[in-house]
Amino acid sequence: MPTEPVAVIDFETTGLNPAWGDRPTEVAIAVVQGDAIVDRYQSLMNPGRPIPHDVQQLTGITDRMVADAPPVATVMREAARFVGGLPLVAHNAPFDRKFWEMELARLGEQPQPAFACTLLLARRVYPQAPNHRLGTLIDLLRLPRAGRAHRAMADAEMAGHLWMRIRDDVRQRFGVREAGHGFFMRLQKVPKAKVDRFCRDGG
DNA sequence: TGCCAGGCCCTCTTTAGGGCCTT
Repeated sequence: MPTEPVAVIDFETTGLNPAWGDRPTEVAIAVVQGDAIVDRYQSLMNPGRPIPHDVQQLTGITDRMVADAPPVATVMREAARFVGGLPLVAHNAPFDRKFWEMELARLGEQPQPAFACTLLLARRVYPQAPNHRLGTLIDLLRLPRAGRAHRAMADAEMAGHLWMRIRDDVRQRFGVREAGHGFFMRLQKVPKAKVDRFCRDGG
């Protein structure tokens, strides 16, 4: 049976919280199936507000770059159509989820509730890591760096590789045969001290 | 072009505080 596909998503934004008026400036989605990234979507978008200088420096996305980009609503409609009904994955998922849900709500679309988090999973599967930032985990696990960090497609692809590695390590380490998105949604909520037993019992 | 969060998780905890992680 082929592994179920998931959509790994990453936003670049004008800031940390849509409740402050922050909007996305770029989105990327990498569809992971089996051991490969099989499809991609990426677009800059015009957030309709200035990007703070420190954020421009962090992401490399400038006001000039988004000035001629399509508006957020256009890009988010395309992104939602691209994702379809696939279960979603992100690194520090609460951050991407709140932008995803806020922007889809503006369009009157229903967001998917299932959002797995590679940060929560990595804390459980790699407790020995010096920290659990995406870049640190990529280097620690010797996974491919996909491009400039803090650009959406590079981060989405790196999170995709991390997702595949976590999935494979859990399956091998604990002998879990069919660990799909639903299994990892449950695993990310299990207290760290109980992860071994949860995995050995098959979730 | 600055200021603003919030969920998770650990511990010198649980009537709390602070670090991590995302842009």
